[in-house]
Amino acid sequence: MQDPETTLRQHALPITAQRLAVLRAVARHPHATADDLAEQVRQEIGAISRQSVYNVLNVLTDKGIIRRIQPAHSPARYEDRVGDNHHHLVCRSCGQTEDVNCAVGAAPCLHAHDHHGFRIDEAEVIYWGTCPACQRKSRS
Amino acid sequence: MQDPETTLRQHALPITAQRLAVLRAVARHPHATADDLAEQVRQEIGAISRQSVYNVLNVLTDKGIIRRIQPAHSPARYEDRVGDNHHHLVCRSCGQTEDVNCAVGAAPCLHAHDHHGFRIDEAEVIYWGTCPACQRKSRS
DNA sequence: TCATTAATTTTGACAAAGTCTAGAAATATA
DNA sequence: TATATTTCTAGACTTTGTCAAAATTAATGA
Repeated sequence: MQDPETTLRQHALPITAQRLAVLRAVARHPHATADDLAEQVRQEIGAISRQSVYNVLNVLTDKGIIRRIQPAHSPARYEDRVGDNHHHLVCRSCGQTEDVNCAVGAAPCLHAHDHHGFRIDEAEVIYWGTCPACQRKSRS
Repeated sequence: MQDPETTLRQHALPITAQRLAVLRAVARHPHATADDLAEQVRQEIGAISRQSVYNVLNVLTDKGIIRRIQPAHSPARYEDRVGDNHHHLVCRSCGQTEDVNCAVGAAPCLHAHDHHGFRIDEAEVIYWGTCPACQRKSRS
């Protein structure tokens, strides 16, 4: 990902300390929640309101600068890896999230035959399982 | 799906009017939300508390009698089609939900190579798009 | 550089979806 | 039918997120 300031300029978004800090936090912590990011931003610039974190995340998501994922039993998570059709692997017990490249080639996903007359624009795949650390814990 | 009473007995669950009514409501209305189901149950047996609806849905889900799906931007939805590896097609604008048989054969889903040491137990796929009715609305 | 305009940030109330708890009621068992 | 167990109810509470108005900050042009 390029310089946060350049990114904002390219999308004609006014540059603010809050936006820069949120962008940097997302880049440093992929799959973090809004709360996690607020914490990170506070460490960097001292303070930010809860609402501003949501404002910024929503704008960035709308512009396609970052991507929001919303697995069940978890608040929304954000990542700056966009534009590629990758999926996620989520641990059922601790929520740890990993990227997974599309297993079946390019877009086998979207390839989902035009069922029921729907116009399909995305295939979201989440692999659910148990991460190594939680596997060890459950065995002991 | 078989007789609700038999189902409960097989799982050693005490038989109550609330459970029977919720089971029947799920069978009649696949992909309904807890609120939708509460409404249905009230029409059938007169009254049920919000908490009881959640209690029953949680027990039935834990026992594997019904399945919970939780698409983004929607409360949880329930269906009694369990045990087969089918997926869902969700309309972004109205939330209409349809079943989709696994496109890529049997379990190409689960087939997701054991990434990152996770023990994967489910591949959840949601196809996002626009349903026929909403396509018509957006064109007008 | 400074004033003006437009956009963002903050604050605090609000909303939706669920969970927790304790007491009341119903179910299963003998 | 009595009793022990489980479920149901009611209401408070939590989490995640949104709405709206006022205060602040950034961008623009002279």
